[in-house]
Amino acid sequence: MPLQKIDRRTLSDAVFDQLSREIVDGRMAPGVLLPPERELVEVLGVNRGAVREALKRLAQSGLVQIQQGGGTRVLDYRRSAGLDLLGALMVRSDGGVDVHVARSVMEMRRALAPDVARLCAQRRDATTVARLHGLVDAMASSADDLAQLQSLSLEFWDVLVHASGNVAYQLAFNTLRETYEQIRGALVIVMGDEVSDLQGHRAIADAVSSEDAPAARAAAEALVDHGTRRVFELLEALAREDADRRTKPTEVLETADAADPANPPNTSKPPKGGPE
Amino acid sequence: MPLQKIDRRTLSDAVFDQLSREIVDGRMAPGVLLPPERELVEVLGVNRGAVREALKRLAQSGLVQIQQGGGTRVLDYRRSAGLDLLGALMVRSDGGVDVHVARSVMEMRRALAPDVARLCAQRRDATTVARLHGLVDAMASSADDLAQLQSLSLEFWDVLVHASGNVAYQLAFNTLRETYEQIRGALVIVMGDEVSDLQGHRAIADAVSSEDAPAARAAAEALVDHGTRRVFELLEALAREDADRRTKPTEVLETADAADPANPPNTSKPPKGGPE
DNA sequence: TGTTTGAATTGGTCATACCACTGGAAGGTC
DNA sequence: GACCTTCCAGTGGTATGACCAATTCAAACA
Repeated sequence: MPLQKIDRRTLSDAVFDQLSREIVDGRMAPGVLLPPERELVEVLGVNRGAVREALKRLAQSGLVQIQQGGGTRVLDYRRSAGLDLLGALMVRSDGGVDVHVARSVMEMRRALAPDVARLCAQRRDATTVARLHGLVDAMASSADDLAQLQSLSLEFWDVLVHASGNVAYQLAFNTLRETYEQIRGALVIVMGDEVSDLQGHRAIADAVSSEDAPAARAAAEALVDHGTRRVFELLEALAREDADRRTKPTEVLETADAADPANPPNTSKPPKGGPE
Repeated sequence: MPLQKIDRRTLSDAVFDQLSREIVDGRMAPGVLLPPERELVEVLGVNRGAVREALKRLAQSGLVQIQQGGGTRVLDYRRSAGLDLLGALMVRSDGGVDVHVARSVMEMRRALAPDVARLCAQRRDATTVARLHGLVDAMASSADDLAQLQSLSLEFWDVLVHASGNVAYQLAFNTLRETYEQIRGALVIVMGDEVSDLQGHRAIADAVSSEDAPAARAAAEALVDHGTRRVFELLEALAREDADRRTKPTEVLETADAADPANPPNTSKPPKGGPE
């Protein structure tokens, strides 16, 4: 048994996670004052520096508002938080997936993907075309391996997004990918049809290659719409299930770590060191 | 002369701003190590706590990766940062507007707006319809006042987004609005046609009212596309100008504070206390 | 040549003290 | 009583010094 790597979080990270969860779950309603820093120090059993680092991050996330002398007040994250909070909202405190958030992410993906492909076709360059075709070829030779296809498809979109020349799309893609990664293990089956749709991917690559923006847009719309509908069906089934037995949380969908402990060697990029 | 309000930033905010600007502007390339905390303390002349709070925020933004014992390394923000960074990218170090970023934001707005209206029409409720029509009426009675129309149009979209039931759209809207606010003064003229397009707004409200999702989508597309094209024209002109005289920065577009010092009493919401 | 070891470096944690701002209570003024 | 001023307890902001823990890499070693 390969000894699992110890997950070392800093204290301020732990404080941040705990407080943000309290706020996001609504146990600390918007408008109320957080306990003073010195009280949090006592309750949590950590030093004030760790508390302050966490509070600063909460303020940056739009979850609280800090005012010297006035205390730290909880905000309504729906009106003050940015897209980066999505990852925290996706996973519920019980470890399950928030179907409402998941559906929102899929809707956003469907709205953006066609425009990403369109812009990429407009502003494409030689290396991008080569990389896209290379990825499609790689997908062709790794059929059956859904996890591998999922990674390749993700990389396919990564190339598209970064060749679109739209920095907002690039950043939003990073956020969405981070959110998506949390449940990729659970989605690998549902998204199977989309990630193994070789023709769909090739159609986009070809359209980009021939600088045909409308065709790229249409191809992307078709590809993404397919998987989106499948996920919608699953989510609706889960929502019904959830409504039936209110007592127990959703069990079908689990966090990536739980559902897919053996992390496949997919991300060829350096250790994702973003929001730690 | 009305004494200007003193802008009181905390030290860690100042450190964060300075370091993030260094990274975003490329003066600290991805992969290089930041100076050690104790060295930053000396160079910047602040205490270590302030430096650490700033570094933690940089890590949360996806600009750096902190490793105990290993130092703090600069990341490629295009691949690791989330959408929340957009606000920092919009304003250049010389105070001007980054036309590339501005164009990206407008493209994203155009891609999302139709789907927001569509979903809102699908999931609308009585109060939303009433508020939308109320806002359209308010716009009708405050014609000529562009700044007022701009605020009302922004609120119009705020209602649409929060009635769409899509939490990703809500958060993305918060991010985009924050980015947009930085240059709203500069855009009030260019967006004039769109924000005073009463029929366009009313068409969306009516479509939402009658639960006609396709119509809402089409109406939103028409409304947003108009203003988007106008901004594109302006941005392209600015880009050409910029290319001509490389020596001097863009002067036409200025930060909101500079171009519109008298902040109109528009935002009826509580003090925006997000990222402070 | 490859391995081990250990000291220097760097981030993480802790405790304490004091400064700066806010909000409300106490007291005074009309 | 209503309004205003003053003052202080509470809260966040800043500063300092010390020590712990992980990493790195060069020196010592097999």
